[in-house]
Amino acid sequence: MTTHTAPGWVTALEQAKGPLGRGSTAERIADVLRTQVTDGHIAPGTRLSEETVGAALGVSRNTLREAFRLLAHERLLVHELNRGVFVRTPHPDDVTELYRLRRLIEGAAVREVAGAPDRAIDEIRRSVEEGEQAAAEQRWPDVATADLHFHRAIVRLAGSPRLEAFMDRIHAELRLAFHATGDPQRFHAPYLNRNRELLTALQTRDTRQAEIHLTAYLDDSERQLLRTLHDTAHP
Amino acid sequence: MTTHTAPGWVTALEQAKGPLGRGSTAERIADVLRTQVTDGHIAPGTRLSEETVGAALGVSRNTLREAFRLLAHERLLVHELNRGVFVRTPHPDDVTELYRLRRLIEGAAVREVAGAPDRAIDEIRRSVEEGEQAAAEQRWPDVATADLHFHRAIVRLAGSPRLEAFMDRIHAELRLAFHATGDPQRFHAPYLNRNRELLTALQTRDTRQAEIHLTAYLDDSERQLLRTLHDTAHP
DNA sequence: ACCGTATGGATTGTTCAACGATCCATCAAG
DNA sequence: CTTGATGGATCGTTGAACAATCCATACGGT
Repeated sequence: MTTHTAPGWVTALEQAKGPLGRGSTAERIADVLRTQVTDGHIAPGTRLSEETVGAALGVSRNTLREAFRLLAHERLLVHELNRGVFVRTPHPDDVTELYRLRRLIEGAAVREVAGAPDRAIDEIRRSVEEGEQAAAEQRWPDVATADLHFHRAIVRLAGSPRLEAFMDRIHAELRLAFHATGDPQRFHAPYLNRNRELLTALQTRDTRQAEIHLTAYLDDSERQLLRTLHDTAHP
Repeated sequence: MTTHTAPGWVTALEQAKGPLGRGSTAERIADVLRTQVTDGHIAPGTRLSEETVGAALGVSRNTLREAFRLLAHERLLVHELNRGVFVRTPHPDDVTELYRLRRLIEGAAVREVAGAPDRAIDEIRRSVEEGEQAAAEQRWPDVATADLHFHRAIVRLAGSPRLEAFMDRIHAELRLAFHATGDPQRFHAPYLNRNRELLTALQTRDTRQAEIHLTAYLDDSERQLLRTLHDTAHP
């Protein structure tokens, strides 16, 4: 008879099949729209006509509406009854709340570094090097995404996939605010040194020092974003 | 000429109209299904046929699918491609993560009590009294919802509507796990005293003591839930 | 000019019917 | 016992249709 408990390679397959099982059409459409919005190719405030977008992407209205629901639930789009969906225009109050959330959650995640596996720290280190490399070659968009990866890896210290997904949405919403300013790409460059310092603090498990660097980063970033947002609003 | 900056009563109207502006049919259907699921009237694992449910609620399949997307995104339902939607069956690993999240976030929220307005503390007090009253009258379901309100009010200390919405979903998912056990209602009754103690700690702004009571509550609750869940799985 | 109303076009909200794709249970063959 | 084929049920997606709603415009009274 065969073994009754599943052999190791079976569970390995189960984990690998995740990305394989492609989503439905609505989810793939949602993926397309999400990257278009978070990359700033569709400006905040833009109205997404069901007919126009549906024709452009080659899907029916019903399917497109499912995708819209997805993205509206992620707060990237706002759904106004009988008026349609629009790319969200972030309000300064939203920015304030987003940073309050980051302070709360990324701060709590940093405090969990004691029980985190080395693999998690390595991931943070890799994102820092990724950013430094991109900056050395003046690839500013890549610097921005590396910064995203950096904070994503920090959240991962908490060890909760649900929290990761939640913070992914928070970070995506924040990118919307960046794009509402003029030049979103150079935004992240000044913080490369701070990320490196935060990394070394984490590597030595110096929770106190790590929290100091983190809140300093978040405070400065919030101040700069709010100021730029205010300037572009009153030109 | 009229004032160019909006008078106070205008913004008051804007806030009040929230509940008035009824949602779409899909959202109302989602509300119905959500309460049915979180109240345990539809058991975990149940398959929700588009045709059957659509006929029962009097909406078309397309509209129903929009509601399903909503609830699947809230993790109350699981959407399997070409198989349909099912009421989520919580796994013990999920329970572990849910409690890890509660420790992390409710703990961080408690730490914010210093900067919280008195109104926030009052809301917590009210939920405690609500639970004590319900328990005195043996209304156990109301005890459970009061406990929910209690923790909801704690999360509100953090001052982030997005975090509140997130934790609402976490708590809803947890109710699913409660319903997977036999008697979900008496679950919350033993913790009334602890809630009262946690409240007094918060009222005196004793952060340290509040955290102790909170983690004690969460640890015990998690242990009890996991044990009961394990027992019912192997009867 | 100012205000309320009516009118019409455009877009969304919702339903319905249809067809292909996929899953699942069943059964037959090896 | 495994493999492969068959058929039914359900989902995935589309296209069309109609009602409901919003918006801009024009009209008429003051």
